Amino acid sequence: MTSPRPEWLAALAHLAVERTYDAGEAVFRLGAAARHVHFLAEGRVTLSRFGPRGEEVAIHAARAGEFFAEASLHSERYHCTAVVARPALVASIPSDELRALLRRDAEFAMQWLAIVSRQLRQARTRVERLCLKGARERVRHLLLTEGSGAAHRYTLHGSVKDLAVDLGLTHEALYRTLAAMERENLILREEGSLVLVRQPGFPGV
Amino acid sequence: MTSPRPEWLAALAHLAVERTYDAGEAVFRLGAAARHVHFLAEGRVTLSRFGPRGEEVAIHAARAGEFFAEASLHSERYHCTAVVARPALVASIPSDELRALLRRDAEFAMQWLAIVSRQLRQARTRVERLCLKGARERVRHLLLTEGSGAAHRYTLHGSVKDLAVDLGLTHEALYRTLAAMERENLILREEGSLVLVRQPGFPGV
DNA sequence: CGTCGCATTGATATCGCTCAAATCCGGTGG
DNA sequence: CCACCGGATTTGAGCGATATCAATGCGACG
Repeated sequence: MTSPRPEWLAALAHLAVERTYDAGEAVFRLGAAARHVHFLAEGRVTLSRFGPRGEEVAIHAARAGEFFAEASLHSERYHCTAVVARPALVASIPSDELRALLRRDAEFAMQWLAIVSRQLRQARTRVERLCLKGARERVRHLLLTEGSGAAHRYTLHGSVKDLAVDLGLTHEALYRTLAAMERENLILREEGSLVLVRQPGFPGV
Repeated sequence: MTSPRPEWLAALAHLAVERTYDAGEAVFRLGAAARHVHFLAEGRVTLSRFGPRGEEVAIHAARAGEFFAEASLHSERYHCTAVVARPALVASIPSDELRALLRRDAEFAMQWLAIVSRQLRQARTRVERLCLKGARERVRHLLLTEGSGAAHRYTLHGSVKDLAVDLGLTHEALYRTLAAMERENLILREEGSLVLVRQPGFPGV
């Protein structure tokens, strides 16, 4: 998802500077001047902020094929820190050149707007999920909203631990919840994906 | 915040249809054809979705002067339900006309993009907040991120109950937390606003 | 003056967090 | 080939924070 159409990725390609990053490296840090918007070609990057005592809080996990820090197009400084979780190939586009392109090319601007809008919807869906109280409800919500097809199959991107962070749970709680839900025949776990078992009286979304 | 510049609000005015809504009325419902983007001139509107048993989950509370359902510009149907919390005056702009305007006017498109980007950042900040475990941490985070000025003063928009929903807490838990934090001299409550008391050893953000 | 909703506080139960430990797995080096 | 290692996975036990249920005061509004 969010895989950009090639025709206008090409429009950006000659503006971008590519670079590889090792795991643990920072692409940018909170407070730094936001001079680039980034595209993650390969690997994994997590956007996070840090609490007063240094607790890391993940606010977004960029996947290969996604832009990240798009919101920084309109702000002076980065509002979070981007750390590479798995060795990554990142294409960085200078903000001012991207701004110029957006102003010049209305069609491109519409597509860029579509990307940001989708991210907004995803973020709001995640807010909705985090407002649910129980771990089971969050898992159900995840499958209903992110699962593909009528069977609501959700393919794991990374480890279960990563998913736990995404759901705002500890990995222990998630493991237990998944085990319990499978025991009660609410979900199925198979080869890196979760499937929602259709419940009688629960119409799909 | 998010108050649109008059010059281009005017550009939208002649496209919009204004209407008043009573509390409890729905501006649109999940699944309906997304033919309009909305601007809340007065009142309060909450965007929410419903769990399998009808539990309402608030995903956004639009304030006067904000657009809502901007993300629906790029989707066929609404992804949530907008219910009026307080009597509201809503200006609805036909999606296709707005799309045409975005395509025609690059400057307007940039400003629209800025609005959506800001909403994205706000949503991500809220995700970050909801990932914090304790109620106190969430309150602290709220004041640090949404509070204005060096004193981090946060002005309540509506009742404390509303704030509790925003923080993903029950109102009882929030009342208790606020009382405890005030008792411990961590915050001050004064006339509809919360102020963070600067703690030694806690550098501001 | 009664009613309704917000604000507030108390008592109890539950769920997830924390600490702890065992197993499994892929990779690495001898 | 095998021993070892680190990280993911899984399960256990106990505690604490928040949800839940309940009750009261208070102010607005008809």
